Amino acid sequence: MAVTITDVAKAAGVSKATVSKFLNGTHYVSQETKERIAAAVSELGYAPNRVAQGLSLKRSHTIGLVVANIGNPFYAELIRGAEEVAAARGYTLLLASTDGEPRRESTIVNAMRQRQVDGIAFASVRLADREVTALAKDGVNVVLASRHLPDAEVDMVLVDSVKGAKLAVNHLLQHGHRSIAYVGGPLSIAQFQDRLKGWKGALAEAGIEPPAMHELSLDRMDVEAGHQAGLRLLRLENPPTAIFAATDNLAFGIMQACDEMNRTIPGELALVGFDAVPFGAVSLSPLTSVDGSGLIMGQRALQLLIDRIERDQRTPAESRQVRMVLQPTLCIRRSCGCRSGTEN
Amino acid sequence: MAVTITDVAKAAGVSKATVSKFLNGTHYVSQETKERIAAAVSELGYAPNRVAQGLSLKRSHTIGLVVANIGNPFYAELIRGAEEVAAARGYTLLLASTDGEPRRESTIVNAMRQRQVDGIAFASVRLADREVTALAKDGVNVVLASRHLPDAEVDMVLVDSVKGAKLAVNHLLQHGHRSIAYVGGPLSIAQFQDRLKGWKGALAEAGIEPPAMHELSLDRMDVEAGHQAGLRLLRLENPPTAIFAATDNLAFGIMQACDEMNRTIPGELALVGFDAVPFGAVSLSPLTSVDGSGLIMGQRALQLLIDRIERDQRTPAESRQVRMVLQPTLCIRRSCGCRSGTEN
DNA sequence: GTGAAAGCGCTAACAG
DNA sequence: CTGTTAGCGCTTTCAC
Repeated sequence: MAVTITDVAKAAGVSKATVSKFLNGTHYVSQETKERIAAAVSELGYAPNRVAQGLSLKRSHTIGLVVANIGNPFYAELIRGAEEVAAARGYTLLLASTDGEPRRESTIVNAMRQRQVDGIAFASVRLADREVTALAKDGVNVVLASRHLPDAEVDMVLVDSVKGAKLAVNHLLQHGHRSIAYVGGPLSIAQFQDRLKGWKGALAEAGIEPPAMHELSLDRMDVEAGHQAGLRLLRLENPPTAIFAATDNLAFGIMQACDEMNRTIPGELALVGFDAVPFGAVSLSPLTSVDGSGLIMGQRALQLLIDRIERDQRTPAESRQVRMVLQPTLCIRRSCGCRSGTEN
Repeated sequence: MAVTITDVAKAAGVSKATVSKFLNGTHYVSQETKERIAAAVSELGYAPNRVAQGLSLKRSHTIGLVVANIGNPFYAELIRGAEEVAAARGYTLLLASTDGEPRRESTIVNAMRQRQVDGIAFASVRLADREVTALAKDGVNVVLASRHLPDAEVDMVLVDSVKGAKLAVNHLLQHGHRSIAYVGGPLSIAQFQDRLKGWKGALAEAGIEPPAMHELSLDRMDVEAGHQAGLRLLRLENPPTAIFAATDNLAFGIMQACDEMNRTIPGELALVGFDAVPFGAVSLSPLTSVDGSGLIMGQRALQLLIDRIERDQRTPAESRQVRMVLQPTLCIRRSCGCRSGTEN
């Protein structure tokens, strides 16, 4: 079939070992044989079989990336960032999506381990902190991207959710709103606890105590969930004048609800999201959003992971895990009530 | 490290060969040893090393998926569909994006072949028909998803672009528009040739000959490209009253342009896209679009590919390539001028 | 029915 | 500097 190292060795009149040494620059090889091998390689169009290499090296140059749902633009951005640095550093991505199901998650992890990935980046984890820690202790290089597992002893890169939420709510406060609702995802996810906390905190600082009906923690985070939540809120006797959505996807659903009920944004309802996915710029009402920079998280996460992988190659030392937290910024468009709508 | 087949063999007091036979059901094994092995397996938590397996079987249970840009929601949908069936059938996806650069594309193909993928699904090809055919002849299982290479001898699944474009334009015609512009991607991509042809054809059938300035084939297909094209069209002395965008992403850019120039959609400009990405439902003006069903293409493409992979296992016969073409439908929302805006 | 041995393609000591 | 040998974990003849 494909040309193997043996073919090259034969063609160059040397042993496989020498070819390998030359290819990997792991030992000195005489100038002359170097040339002969190089010639043979290009003549035959040889490319090493990564699988065989992996078997012997226990290194696959492959990284597993697990996300909740590829259809969510936030994850799309994150994947984009991850793919970018993976490619740049010679790795390729094994992609899998969990649809938020914990069960699929462990299946995926197993599949990936069987394939000897060099590491796994989780952009979605429902696993418990301890399970993730166990994975790491078991020799799997792990990084968490945009998921906060407070007690997991692994690298993670995340955005300061509390601060981000406050940014959003304070902005709304400045617009004069006093009745600001919260719509977020499952509280089992630390991110959402934080965003909820940020919302509550900012309101408290303004001396506002929101009614219970204005706090919605949904168990899904897709557009439809946001849609339903929006309807619910708008149909309240005293509907909020503004909403902070803990996720752009949720915000899009809320827009849909407004549209359906003929409420204008930001006129009759101001809205701020979280994530600043590119699409927000062309959404029903250009969405003001906390920039959670999925792209950057994807990039950073993979850098961290690859660094760790390659470091471990040299010294299998237990290095301290790093926790990188990005500072959120507000990406102001129109849904909050700001005039300009400066794009992006 | 991890537990290997040798460990299991030892624990069960049999040889590796027997364990393998049992695991793969490839030979009869006595009931008794079966049980002993099964016990050992679950006791030790053994899972076969796919890499080793791959080396010996020349089968990786991995499929390469190459897309142009993960950020484009159309590809996101396609990936989603692909991932779904891959997972269901026990394969995992190696994802790579080309950013539309032909060079990256061959790099990627090489990387994937080195990793012994069982097949490659292209959702983006800039490779020439003959190169793709060569790949296939060289033993790589290939499928084209949503990309039409008329002369490539490989499986492909695509949507009827000519018909889709006509659907769009005819709808606009029915709304009374006579001045309908076209905005599409590079003509080097067969899809766009077809969509252009459909546009022209539908107009011709209505006895309309569009001015040259109303036909724009851009060399990129991102939102920004659409934005620029939109501005150009709107600033014309005699701007069109409607636009058919060959891609939703382009349509979103056009919306942005309208927004900027204070033109209402569909009031002052009607718009129909192509792809019907989910996001269109919550875009600036809910987008009427030809349903190109990226999700389904992703699914079908992977089914085709996996079928071929598994068929080839049995009979390495040269089976005829299949060309699956999906029928487009019109997903009517509001940007075309229809009242209702029936969602989805 | 079960095991011994060879091989998939590559790397890694260890000798020369 | 280069070749020999063994081995990564699994499958697969081919005997027993």
